[in-house]
Amino acid sequence: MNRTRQREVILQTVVNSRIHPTADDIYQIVRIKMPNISLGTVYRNLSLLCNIGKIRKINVVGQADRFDRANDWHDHMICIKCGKIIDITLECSPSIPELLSEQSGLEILDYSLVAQCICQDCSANISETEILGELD
Amino acid sequence: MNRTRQREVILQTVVNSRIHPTADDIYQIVRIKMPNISLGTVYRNLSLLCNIGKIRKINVVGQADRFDRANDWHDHMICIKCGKIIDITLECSPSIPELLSEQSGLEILDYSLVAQCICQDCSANISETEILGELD
DNA sequence: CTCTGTGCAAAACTTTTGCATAGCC
DNA sequence: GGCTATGCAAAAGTTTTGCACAGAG
Repeated sequence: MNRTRQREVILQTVVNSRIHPTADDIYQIVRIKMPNISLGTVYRNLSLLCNIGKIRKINVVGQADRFDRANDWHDHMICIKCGKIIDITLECSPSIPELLSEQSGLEILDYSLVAQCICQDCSANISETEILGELD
Repeated sequence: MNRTRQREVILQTVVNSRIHPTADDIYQIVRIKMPNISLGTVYRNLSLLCNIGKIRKINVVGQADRFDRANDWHDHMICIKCGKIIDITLECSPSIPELLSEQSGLEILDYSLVAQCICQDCSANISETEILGELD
């Protein structure tokens, strides 16, 4: 695998991002520094970086896939109101892969846990709306 | 919500299927009984049935979404060799939503756990291949 | 009769791919 | 120089949507 400027910038963009960007988000960000980069290159590199485990793909129901750093393992919660993705390092003993492996008898290579939640901000807004609703 | 023959057949097809079908799978199956049904109708109804909780959408990395019955809760494992989806009712105490809720302090509405595994059949085939490989 | 759902087709969106060229080692 | 990666553009795959008509209540 050759080392290219494009690949490096794409990796850094994902690792430094805190928004769990989609491929297109990454393309837009990288394009600021590197206007001639193509979306195809972004997809090719994201796919490659996933395969070698440098980044992770997060699957979100009904949306484009998102990407995330892979240096520390964590799970994800997505707010159903605003779509924000929140990282959580779920403590569970035995761990989820261990449980899966024990209970299925199969070799577990990876897993993805995405929960739907209501984030703090939206939770606050909902309460507000409810109160306002009562005033009608 | 009106009751239509299309909606009923689509729901039954998902509930009775054991292959965790994609929207297009469902379209192909339903078309046998109902040749004039359109793919748009299938998508519209699947989406609607998901929203009212009658069925569930399973998100698979890099593939079309799949659908599943929702009457009994279970998690999913997908074989990375053959793509087969295996149901598993993961036993975990406290439950995963409880853990998530405790550890995040947020309200958890739903969650999706998809593990990547190697199924029994593929596990057997790999061993075979490895043995054959040694003979070269 | 009214409102919702359907069929059809076009479009939108996401991702992959073929090909000639550029860049890395 | 040889092999890999890129840019561009076209295509493939999945899902959504507008519209006129059909069907449900």
